[in-house]
Amino acid sequence: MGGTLGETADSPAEDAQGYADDAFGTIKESGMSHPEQRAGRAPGNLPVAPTTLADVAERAGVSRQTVSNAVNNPELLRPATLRRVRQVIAELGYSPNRAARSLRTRSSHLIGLRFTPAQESTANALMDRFLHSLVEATAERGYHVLLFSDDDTEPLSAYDHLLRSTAVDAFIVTDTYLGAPQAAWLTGQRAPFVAFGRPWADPRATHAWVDVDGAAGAELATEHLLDKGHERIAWMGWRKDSFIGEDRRAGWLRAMHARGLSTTGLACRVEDTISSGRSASAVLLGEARPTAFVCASDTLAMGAMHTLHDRGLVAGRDVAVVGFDDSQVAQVVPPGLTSVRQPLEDVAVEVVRALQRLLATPPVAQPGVLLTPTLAVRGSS
Amino acid sequence: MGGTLGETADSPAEDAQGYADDAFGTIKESGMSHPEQRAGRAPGNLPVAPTTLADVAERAGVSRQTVSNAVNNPELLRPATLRRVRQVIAELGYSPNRAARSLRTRSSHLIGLRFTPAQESTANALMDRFLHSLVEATAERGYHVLLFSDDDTEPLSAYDHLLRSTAVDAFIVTDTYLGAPQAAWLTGQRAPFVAFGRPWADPRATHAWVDVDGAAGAELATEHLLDKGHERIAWMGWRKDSFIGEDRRAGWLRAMHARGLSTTGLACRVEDTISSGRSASAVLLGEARPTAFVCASDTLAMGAMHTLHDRGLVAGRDVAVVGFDDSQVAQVVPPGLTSVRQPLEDVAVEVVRALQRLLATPPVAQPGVLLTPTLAVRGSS
DNA sequence: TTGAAAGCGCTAACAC
DNA sequence: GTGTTAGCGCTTTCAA
Repeated sequence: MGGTLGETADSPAEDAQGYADDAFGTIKESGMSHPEQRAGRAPGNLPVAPTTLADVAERAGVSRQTVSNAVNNPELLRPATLRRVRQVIAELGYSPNRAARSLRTRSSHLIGLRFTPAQESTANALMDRFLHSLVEATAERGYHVLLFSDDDTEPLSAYDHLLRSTAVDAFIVTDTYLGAPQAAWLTGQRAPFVAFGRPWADPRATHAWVDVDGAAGAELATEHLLDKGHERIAWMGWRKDSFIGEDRRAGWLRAMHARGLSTTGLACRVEDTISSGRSASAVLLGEARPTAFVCASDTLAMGAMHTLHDRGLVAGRDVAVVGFDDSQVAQVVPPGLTSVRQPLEDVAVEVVRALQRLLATPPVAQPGVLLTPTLAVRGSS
Repeated sequence: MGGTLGETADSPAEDAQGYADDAFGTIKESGMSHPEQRAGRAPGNLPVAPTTLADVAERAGVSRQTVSNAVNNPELLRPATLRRVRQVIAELGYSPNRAARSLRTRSSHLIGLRFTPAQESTANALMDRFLHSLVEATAERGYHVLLFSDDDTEPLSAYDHLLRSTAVDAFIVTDTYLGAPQAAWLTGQRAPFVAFGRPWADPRATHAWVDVDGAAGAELATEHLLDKGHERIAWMGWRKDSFIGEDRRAGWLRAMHARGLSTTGLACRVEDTISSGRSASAVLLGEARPTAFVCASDTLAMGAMHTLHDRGLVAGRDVAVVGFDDSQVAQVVPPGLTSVRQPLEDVAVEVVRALQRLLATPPVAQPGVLLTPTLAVRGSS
């Protein structure tokens, strides 16, 4: 903070006054009209009330309309006028009031995203990476991300409120697992949204979506191990009712069968927890004697790492392990966990692109987008 | 999605029409006034235009103001009227338009947070947990979290825009490291904000803040090891210019000195990366021969885990390791990394509480809040 | 090209 | 208690 704070610091009470209703009222009523003041500069050189369109118009000697046009339709202005107006906008630090603009245009430029935390004791932290990319991608188009959580028991009520109060222009939905009602409900409400995840349960769904090819990822992982000389490669996946899990599993199968290798007894389906992965890998190791594991998640892969640790085995040397999601855990655990990496940055970009098309007038119909993951190779293979 | 999607699904193009300007224009111009229609129900039973205050007023046979009061000052209404209005609000699914309300009240009920992603190849994912708690805590008070990132080169311009466009009521600042300009700048702008992190660099700063007592955390970790019988406990921390790092280090020193133990040669200060932690721990192990490590972060602790792995040593059995932050990595790495856990849920609650006081009229001055972390004990100690 | 008028949906202030 | 009036700051007609 370089010591500059002391000079301008005040009590918190005073800090906030500038934005309290009282302060605004006082300013308006005292009928100040001097440009320097009206532009929101108090004697102390601190902004008091944000600059408005009218301030800019007055100072530039044009009508409010012209200022609005300078911002939204600059091509309508004569170059000289545009330059002058822009000059004043810069001088005054004018930025259009979002509430007023939203009210008028019926568009908040806000995108709603239900934010659920990563499970504790799990290796999943996709959201973090995705969210950041999303924030960046939306910012480029002048949108912001609004986070919300479930209000209460009713899982859709938060969406409903946001929609009814026109707080957001659209949603991004990340729950596309079996039985998740969001996509269907939003479709029914005719609310614009883009899903991260295919509409597994209803192939007839026509909403916009972006997803990562899990089968291709697992195939990539399996081929990597095959190329390393492994033949007995086990699969640790999720329960059968998980579409995503079955999709990834199909990739493993495909790669194995392509080399004419048997997969009998080499697969298991368990819950996505460390302990499930730990016990399942122990069982597999005892029975099918695989030399490598491909897992549906880093969490399961870490379960396998636990088993190796228990037995004094070393990942990568004695048994190879490959995970899925390239979590931070995969990146920092010794000796490094090879893992399938989802291109979340690209997903975010595609999601925003889809959003853009959806919110265009008229909206543009669009197919789903399927992206291909990569493999981050580390010490465990 | 339970098969309900097909019945109501339409092309994306039509989905979004309901919220496009064109559609709205058409509706208004056709002068519909029948309550069922005006309330936003198209024949297909799908909302078309959100219900407004006027719709509710008309249907309830009261003035718009009365409806507004029913929502914001229910105690002003006669019970019978209130009941009737509320009934209609429920029937019509009315939710006040946020843009209109913001424009009028000069309050968006949005809290801005600059969202930076966790570093790759680092064990830090505090943000994820904190953010979720924050979303929940703000929701309880009717606020939402708006995420943004740096526009470009100028680190403050994003704050500036949001402020000038009155897009947010306040900010939450998480960068309080040495030289971070946010807090000082916001104070200068008289913008309401609460910091997660003490104003280390300027003790005279009077803004609201919430922080976790890092020294107490390190002390807790060190005492835990001392209780286990360790005496040669090494410290791996950050560079000296990190206030947070020095604070945590002080906790280690305090605990060691309290037992009359020497700390000479037992500490190092390095960058917060796996490889730094790895090499530093290797050096310490060779020279000072510690039996345990207390680290300023899980990242450094994982560096130590790498060193143990390299030497065929087992964490917890041969050498104890304790990290800081209780990241997912600490939770899933075998055999489990003991780590200091920050009470982020409580931090979020306190931050929102501070925000509330800040945005009250008049704002309430408040001191900083310092919370105490806990220790999550696992296999590594 | 620029300007004037209207109104988005809501709430503060004041009348009744 | 309830209704009336006005206006938050902006953009969208439409006229000049």
